[in-house]
Amino acid sequence: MSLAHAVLTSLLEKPSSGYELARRFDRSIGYFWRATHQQIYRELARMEASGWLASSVPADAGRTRKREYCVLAAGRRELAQWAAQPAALPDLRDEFMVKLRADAVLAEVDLRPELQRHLALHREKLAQYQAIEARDFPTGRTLSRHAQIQHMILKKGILYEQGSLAWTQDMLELLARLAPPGTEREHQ
Amino acid sequence: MSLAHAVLTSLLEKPSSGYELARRFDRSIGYFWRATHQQIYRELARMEASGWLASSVPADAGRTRKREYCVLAAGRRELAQWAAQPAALPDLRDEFMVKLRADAVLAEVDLRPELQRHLALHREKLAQYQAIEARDFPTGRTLSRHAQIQHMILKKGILYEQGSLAWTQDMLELLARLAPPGTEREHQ
DNA sequence: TGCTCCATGTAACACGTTACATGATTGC
DNA sequence: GCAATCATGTAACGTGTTACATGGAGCA
Repeated sequence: MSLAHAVLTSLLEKPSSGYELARRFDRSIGYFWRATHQQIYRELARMEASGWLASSVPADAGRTRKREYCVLAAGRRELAQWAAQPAALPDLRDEFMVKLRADAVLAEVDLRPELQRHLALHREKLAQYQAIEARDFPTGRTLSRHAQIQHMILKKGILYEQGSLAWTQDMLELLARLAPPGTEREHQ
Repeated sequence: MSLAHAVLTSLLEKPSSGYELARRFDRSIGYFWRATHQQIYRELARMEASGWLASSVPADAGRTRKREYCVLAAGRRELAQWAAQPAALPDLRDEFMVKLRADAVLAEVDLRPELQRHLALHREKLAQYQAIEARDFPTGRTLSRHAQIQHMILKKGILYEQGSLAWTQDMLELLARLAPPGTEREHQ
């Protein structure tokens, strides 16, 4: 149950509304744990029922339904307890690898356009990550413990994108060698 | 719905029983798409109902309930159609990154033993992948189109493990600097 | 007035996980 | 005879996805 704990972490950094959380998930934590707003609202309700969170109507709520969540001591204990448990290595569920394998047996789909698209997406993501790195973790300055750890998390993302980029280029070259332009053989 | 298509691919390579499929998933395709036997049986039943597969009692069934599945033309069409659709980039759902981030705010858990454990696991996986590489994709020999694509899929796994290994070592070094032995501060 | 964004939710469904159950075959 | 492995399944539950619904606030 990682989502709950990701939310706890995010709320410890800054008490927020569900909506704000959902948007923050699209950045920081979202690189490694994505969640829709529906998931987050469901989780917040559960966690409040478990006594991990308290909610209040914030000053800027006006007449809206906005609620702000704050981590209670029990939530903090739960998070520490969970963080100390061993974690399984993540499995790489990559849909495209399944498609590649399908193409390996079928030999009737041209996956090069898709690889080109992925190349662009990886480049974009990498540029985004590196922009965040330059902005939040400047070289030469001494960073806090918190910042140094966050930096390493970002670096993991950067490393993955760099690897994916290189691999995608190699894969494109291989497909170009296997089916050079003009040798198209749709439907075998 | 990738599982169904992963199963189709695997069955095209070799008609099999659900049990055999489940075990093959722990190797080849399993690097990028893991599935339990329950998932596979459920999927096989659905796919047979959809007319994508035909099942028969194999010669070596004896008195057992063993059934062998074979892809029908409709299944093959479905797979080709699906493979041609654009695929979203996978999201890296890495539970340990959430734990790291939790530790960044809490500063009361020592994640070094867990990192050491991950280090060993990554090394083990990498060694496994490289053993498969040496066995199935010998250098110097000309490989078939099918084999070359399969090799690239394996290489993606190898690349990921190498990156993870390097990152885990860096992370360990950082934590050693932040909390050198003897400076333990459990519960802040 | 109508558009976009903020903000929260319900409902249904797809997918994945865990626990449990059953029975045949193989090898000691 | 017993254990391990082969082989298939049911049931319950947890998590993730998609579609839809509601209403306030700010702005042109």
